[in-house]
Amino acid sequence: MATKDTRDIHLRVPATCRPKAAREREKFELTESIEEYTEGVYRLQEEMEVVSTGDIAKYMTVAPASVTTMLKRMAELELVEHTPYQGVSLTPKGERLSISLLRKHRLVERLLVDFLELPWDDVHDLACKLEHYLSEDVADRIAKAMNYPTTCPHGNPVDATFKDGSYRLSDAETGDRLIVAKITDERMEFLSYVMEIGLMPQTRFNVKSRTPFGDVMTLEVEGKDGSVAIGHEVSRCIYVFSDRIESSSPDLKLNEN
Amino acid sequence: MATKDTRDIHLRVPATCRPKAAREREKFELTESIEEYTEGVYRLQEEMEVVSTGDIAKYMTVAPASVTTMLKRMAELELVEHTPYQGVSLTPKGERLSISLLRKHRLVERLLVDFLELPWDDVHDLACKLEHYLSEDVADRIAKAMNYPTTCPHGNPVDATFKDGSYRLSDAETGDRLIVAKITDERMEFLSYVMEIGLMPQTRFNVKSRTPFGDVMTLEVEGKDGSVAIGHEVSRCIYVFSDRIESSSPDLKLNEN
DNA sequence: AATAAATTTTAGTCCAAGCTAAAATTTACA
DNA sequence: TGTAAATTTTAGCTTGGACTAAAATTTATT
Repeated sequence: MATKDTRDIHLRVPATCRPKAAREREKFELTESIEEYTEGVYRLQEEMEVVSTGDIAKYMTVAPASVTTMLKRMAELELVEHTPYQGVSLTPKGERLSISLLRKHRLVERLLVDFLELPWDDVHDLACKLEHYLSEDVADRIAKAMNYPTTCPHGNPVDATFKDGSYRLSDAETGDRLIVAKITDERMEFLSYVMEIGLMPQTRFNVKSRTPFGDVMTLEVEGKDGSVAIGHEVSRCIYVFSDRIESSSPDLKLNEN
Repeated sequence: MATKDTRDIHLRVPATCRPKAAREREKFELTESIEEYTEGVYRLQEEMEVVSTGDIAKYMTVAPASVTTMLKRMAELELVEHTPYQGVSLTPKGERLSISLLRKHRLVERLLVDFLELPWDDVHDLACKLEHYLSEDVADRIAKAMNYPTTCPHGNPVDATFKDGSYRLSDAETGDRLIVAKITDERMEFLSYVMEIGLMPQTRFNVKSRTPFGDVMTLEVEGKDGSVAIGHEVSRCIYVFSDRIESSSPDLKLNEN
């Protein structure tokens, strides 16, 4: 009730919260968008040797022309090397940035799923946003608080450079006994489907059959009755380990390269 | 090694992560900026009866012209009522939005400080960013995980409409025994200073003296040797409760209105 | 090798949200 | 009350980052 008449305002928004005019942004500052593209190129490079403008456009669901514009800016920031009409590849700086972002992304996902108990198939989008606002320090604290997890809830390594020795389910054969390692397509629709058929990380299953053409696999999943048939689109995005253990001791895990 | 030749990409970025052209944004979608302004108006309304363009400009550290432009958009979205040259006030919708944002902000701060152990004076900026990306559901989960806190680490109520009965330290008198309720200026520089002089929420102290003009207060803070002098700018942003308890039982707390 | 198809880039548009400078309005004071 | 000062608004500019349409280049096919 008392002092409500403060004509001179002392309340201020801190610099970080303050909207910033594009003009006064520093040359080297990265936007959320630039970070998202960089990370995208990294993910694509994991899938294919040479990444093209069109690949990025499809991946990001934007027009190819938008990608070209963006690539120019990214090249200026030394995040990518871009040879017009030929393709693009991350510079070491771009790689470092991607690795850092993927780490933040996956750590946040762990926090969201394990601590806040958000649904397994519904944290990716949020993590996609949050990753851009977390400092290394905050990431470190999350890592510590979550007891230094090595993967995200979908099985992808916190340290993107770590090779876990898993391979695509689509490369498996009839009769193989397998364990789910990770799911690389993290869109909610996809994850919901994967969850429905029971193929979460650590799940054991075996390949009952496989059609030589058309690429449909039939699987028997541990703890599920009957079997499921999945297409190539799906089996490509599920990575597996061979389950060499003779069905008894479930702890031993061998990393084959 | 094997299948790295996927010309046709199935990998896709989910809709939320996807950069969105301004054109295709829905009419009612709110940007981070609009949310930040709305929350700002709410905070200013708590400080003063009538909020002017200039007040907002000072608060947000932007040019007055930018505020005018923004107010127009906000009025269109029915977040504020704006009478040109006269001032602005939040609509019920704008108020609801602010309350929701403040809740998210303060819950996140609790998570950052209590769970991730980030420094007390260095979480506001991050919370300012994150609050815009959290759904009500996520906010609820944070609340649950943190055991339903009623205030942020700086003492501000999670439920912004809650009146805790505290008043400005600047309205206190010589000889008053007080308890810190909350600090309303959450900029890091300010909080660092407040922390240095030991005035965190729950801290007991008393007012040793006060100059009638110039408004300098001298305080004796519990657990600190000597005394500190603080100016009006500072005492205005620190809210206190009277400490009526006779220095023994520290649990009882009375909410006076 | 020549031409058609596909891909990529360039050119130019749009919107959000800053900015400055000038015009309009309100407030303050002589 | 009339003019100067302060405040607010309008007008017009800038940048980021989408878009489309047209031009340039590369790849594929006859």
